[in-house]
Amino acid sequence: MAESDDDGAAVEELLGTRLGYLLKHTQLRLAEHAGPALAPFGLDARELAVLAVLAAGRPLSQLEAARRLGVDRTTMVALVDALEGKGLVERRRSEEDRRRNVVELTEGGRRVRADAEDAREAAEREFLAPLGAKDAARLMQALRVLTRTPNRP
Amino acid sequence: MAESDDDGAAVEELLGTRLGYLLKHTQLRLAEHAGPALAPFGLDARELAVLAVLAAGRPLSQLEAARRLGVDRTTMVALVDALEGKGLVERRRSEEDRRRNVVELTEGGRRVRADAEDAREAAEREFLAPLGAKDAARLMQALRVLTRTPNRP
DNA sequence: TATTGTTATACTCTATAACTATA
DNA sequence: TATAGTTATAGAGTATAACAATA
Repeated sequence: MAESDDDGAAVEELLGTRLGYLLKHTQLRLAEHAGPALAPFGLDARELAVLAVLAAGRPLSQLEAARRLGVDRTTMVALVDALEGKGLVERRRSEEDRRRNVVELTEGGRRVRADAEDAREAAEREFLAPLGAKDAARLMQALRVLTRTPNRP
Repeated sequence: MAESDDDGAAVEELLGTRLGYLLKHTQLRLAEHAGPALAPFGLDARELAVLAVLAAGRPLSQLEAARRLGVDRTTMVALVDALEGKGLVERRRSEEDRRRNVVELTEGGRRVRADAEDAREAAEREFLAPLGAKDAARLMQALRVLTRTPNRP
């Protein structure tokens, strides 16, 4: 994972102008950084995002949670399976609509979510530190704009 | 791929603070945008990046090209297979070191690379347009910093 | 012994199709 | 008929292990 070769400068000039390349490798770097931060909690970033969505407001069905995260329902089945296996969430049949599984955090799930979120935030702050606070905030805002602009389904 | 559900605002507030989520979904959006732009050339973004690296300087072996792109050599085998199948590159045994395959662009490969790069640049410019020129430049620079900072192998 | 290319293999992430139970 | 959850399956993308040719 790097141009440990010879003329890395020319390569950076070449690839550093490609948005796709930069996004991909920034993501890889972040994963290297945040992964170890979350490992003590037995979670990865996607699972934590599920916990965060479930903890946010009213109880959600699997499908609602999937839509919020932008994954499809078959992916959510596996995510909830994993989280339930760890004792962090519980499924129960909705009584208003018995097709739906309402997914709720357990006591332990609430605790793990809170602690893991702290760890994630710290890891992201550390990862963004080379930018300085102002540029880091600008980066986040720019990404928010780009994820909201064109085709909303 | 969206919170077409109900309270999308709360979700955006929640997920819009997660760098990993923003990077991932920005990348997905970019792919939706750039994919169609490259399709007429019969390429995807990764293949174009290979062509760009090969066109940049002196002829490279597969391993050198792989290192520059941050993929491993087994991945590069498949990439070169695909590009060679399209007649865009040619392999030849290096005469100084007969273990090496030197990969070079064909005439057609040079033409396709140039045109596809123009299309890619136009697509990225369009994608970044909502930011304005200044913030777009800031975003690119921030990502460059983040991909170069911590652990260089 | 080490390196380059290659193949085979496996693992992750994701999506599609089809089934079930409910509505 | 349509929806929610599930399963099976398949397709990318990537990485590891092992092999042949070469150094």
